[in-house]
Amino acid sequence: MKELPNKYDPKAIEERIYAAWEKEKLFHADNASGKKVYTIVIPPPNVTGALHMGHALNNSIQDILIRWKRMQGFETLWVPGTDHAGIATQNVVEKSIAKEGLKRDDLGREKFLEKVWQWKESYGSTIIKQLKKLGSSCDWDRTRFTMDEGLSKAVMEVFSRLYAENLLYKGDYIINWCPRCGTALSDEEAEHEEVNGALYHIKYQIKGSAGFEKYLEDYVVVATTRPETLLGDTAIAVNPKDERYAALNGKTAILPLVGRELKIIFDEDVDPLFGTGALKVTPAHDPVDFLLSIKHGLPRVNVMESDASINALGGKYAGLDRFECRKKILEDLETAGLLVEKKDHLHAVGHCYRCHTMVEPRLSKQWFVKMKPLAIEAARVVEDGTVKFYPSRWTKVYLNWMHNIKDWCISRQIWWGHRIPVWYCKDCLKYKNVRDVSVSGPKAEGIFLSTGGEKLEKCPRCGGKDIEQDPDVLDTWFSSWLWPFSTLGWPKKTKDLEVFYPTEALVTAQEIIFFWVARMIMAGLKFGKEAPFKDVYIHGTVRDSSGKKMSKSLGNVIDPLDIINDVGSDALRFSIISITSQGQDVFLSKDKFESGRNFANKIWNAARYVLLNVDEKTLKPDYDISSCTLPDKWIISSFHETVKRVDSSLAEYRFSEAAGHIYDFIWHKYCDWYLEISKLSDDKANTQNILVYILGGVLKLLHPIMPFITEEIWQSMPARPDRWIMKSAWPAADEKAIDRQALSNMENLMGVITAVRNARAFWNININTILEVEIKTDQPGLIFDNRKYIEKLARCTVVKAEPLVARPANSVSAIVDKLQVFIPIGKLVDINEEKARISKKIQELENYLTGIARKLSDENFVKRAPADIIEKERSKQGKFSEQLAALKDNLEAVLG
RNA sequence: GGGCGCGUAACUCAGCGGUUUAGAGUGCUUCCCUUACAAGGAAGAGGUCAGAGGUUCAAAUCCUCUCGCGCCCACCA
Repeated sequence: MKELPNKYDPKAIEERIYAAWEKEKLFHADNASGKKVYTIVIPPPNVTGALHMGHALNNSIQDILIRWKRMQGFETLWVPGTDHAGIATQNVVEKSIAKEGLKRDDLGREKFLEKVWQWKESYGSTIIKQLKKLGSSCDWDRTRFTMDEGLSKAVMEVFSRLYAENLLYKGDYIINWCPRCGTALSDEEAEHEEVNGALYHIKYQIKGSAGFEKYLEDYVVVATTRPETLLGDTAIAVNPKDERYAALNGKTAILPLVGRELKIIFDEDVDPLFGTGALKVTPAHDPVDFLLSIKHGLPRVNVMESDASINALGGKYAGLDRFECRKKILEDLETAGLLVEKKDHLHAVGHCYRCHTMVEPRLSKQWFVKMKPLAIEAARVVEDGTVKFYPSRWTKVYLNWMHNIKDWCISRQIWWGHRIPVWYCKDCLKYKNVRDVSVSGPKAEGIFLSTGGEKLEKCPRCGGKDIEQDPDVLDTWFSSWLWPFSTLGWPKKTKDLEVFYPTEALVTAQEIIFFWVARMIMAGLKFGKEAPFKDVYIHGTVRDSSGKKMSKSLGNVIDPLDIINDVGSDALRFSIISITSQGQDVFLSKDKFESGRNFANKIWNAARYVLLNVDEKTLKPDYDISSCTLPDKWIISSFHETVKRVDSSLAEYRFSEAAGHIYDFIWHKYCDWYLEISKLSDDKANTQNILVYILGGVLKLLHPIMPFITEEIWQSMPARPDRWIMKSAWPAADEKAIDRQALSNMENLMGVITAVRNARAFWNININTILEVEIKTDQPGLIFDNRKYIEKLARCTVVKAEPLVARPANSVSAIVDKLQVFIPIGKLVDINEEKARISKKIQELENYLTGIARKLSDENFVKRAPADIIEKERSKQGKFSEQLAALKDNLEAVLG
């Protein structure tokens, strides 16, 4: 047993403790002993990232679950790792080489990738180190990275299988294109945001008309928000039921500024109520128009380069950026008198989730996963309860997405990532640019897979050497969706996979339900044979105090490392857990961490008191209930109640509730009452026993939330059966140890003490004056046996405790449950001095009551106000009348 | 256009599978440096639970509507 320092200093504790755990290999899981298993996998943070509050919350929760289960005797595995974050990482490295004046094309693919790997080696472990500071008890020996050999194998295997099953295809579709990143994005990667745009009404001439004299004979007006795309128009569409436009049947329009002839088509999908009811059809730059082009066999004219500048098909506008082009086209339309009007128009526009550039819907050849077949199963397991969401409201969000699933665009025009393992034989295909190849099934000729992702030399069909690999890489989520089983060795049939898959719980934020959770469930069912987890706990988003998402660009971040530096990791964890109830968003400000810091300090000091006074020679490993006092029984019962509550709160993922129970027990029961009472003990040995017993118990209860301080104190505990609290046995809630009678008796006792203290404070009686109290009670024995506590803690003597007590002269009274406490104070109070104050108080109450009475006798009010308000006024009246009566009664009694 | 969340004490929030007197932290008032802790202790003030209907013996809690605030999804160009 060693002494605890006077001052609680997290900095002196946390790093040292963590290092000790690591040294003892306490995080490692192998299940050599064949215990029950509890597995969770970390939502892999972005390898370029640094720890932010979202991570802190997310990992605190996971660590609580893991530590709790570990103490409950499970073999726990928490798999850590990072994902390669294709676009984000590539952006970071591009920025870094830009400082040397280089672009990625200057280096070439191989050299550039070398740079990225170098970057990853130097900075990629930042977040891992930070997670350790938080206290996360991951099995670091198993740290995984999505571009590791093993995980890459899994990606290739999955690609091959999907390809073989005809669940992959490559073709021309409208996708979300980020002109800045120069790549396609999935639908989920385009974040819709309201933008103040404009709706332009533009005249299109009817072929054969002389000018713009008569509407619909000479011209038609269309509405658009992106006038620059008119360069790619190939038709005009109106609704067949829209009688206004019936006359257009069979006519052709002329595209302004370009002169191309546009067929006028009729389609139900056109909304007659929007704009003019006539739609310009731009199949290469709009998803709706693209579908129209399929239905009506329209040509598709893609007028943009990959940076969203206008290409050669844009004629004289070629080379202009999309927004410059918009300006120029509007000018030209204006000049030509074709711009009818411009209306302000608020609409939702997609933005790149990595760089926030406005996304351009653009026709492009990309790889897709057919999602419907995967979604059917993934929806089923949630519908039948195999996989449960906490809180349950997310079920609906998830299912809604599953039921409206669209194919997943998985190819990205970047270099950092898993390169698509498809090779093209230029001889067989007679294609120069392999990007232009469409792939619709597994048996396409001249197209072949390298199933392990390895480099191929020649075409297996014709033996030709002019072969080329698909230049694109896969979406990062195409590797992340395999995470729960790829990290355990899949596709190899490993022992780990057998033992640890499927996992128990997934803890994550709502932002990635579609990106990650939904797709993991799909992949788990498809390749892992089972849903990858049973429970999905969705926690809230960490926001600043005004409700904005924390982000570097807004400058409103609270850095968890700063907080750890200020108050310690334990305080950070406790605070953030306390204020996060059931998946509700967290509005954070720095002062929120004070409660955690204060709590840690409180525990430290309480432990110091207990350990300072303990005599190791008389200490026993357990307590003897027969030698226990009422307060002993009370604290033991109360402790077991707390264990029960904490267990059920944790089982339901109610972390803040669990934290609250522990806080309340430690602070307001153990410290405020039991520690104070322990100072009055006659049986020091027994009291110390209980003190230490309860301290050990609460340290265990608290350990999942505050791992460092509990371990540090544990290491100072005498006679602890377990070397590490981290590996110790979780307290078992024992119903038999809960003595309800003791609980209620102690409540009464505390009530009496509070009543006496209250009277002393109210009547301004000096703290050194010993009050003489008489108690009317049915349980005189209870009071007399425990009078010591009342007398010491309330500074009084209990003169009488009997079933029938006449009210002593000059005494105030207080009711506690079924007993009544009389406190004669008349002689102690300078009544003349107090009289004015009490009279004022009485006056206040009387005024208030008169107010209520006036209100209640006011006919208007009684007629007008609803019954429950009147009822409330009445009950207020009753309550205050009672108070007034008691006060008057007491005053009178004191005056004698 | 659909879906979801929130509106409770001065502030930040719990409670919302109906039941004693609606809780916590912070702040505020009074007293106390009592040898674990002033980052503390004791006592206290403070609430038409957004508004309106309804169900019920009983509603902050369940249902409907209204008003504010926030988020997510969606091809109205």
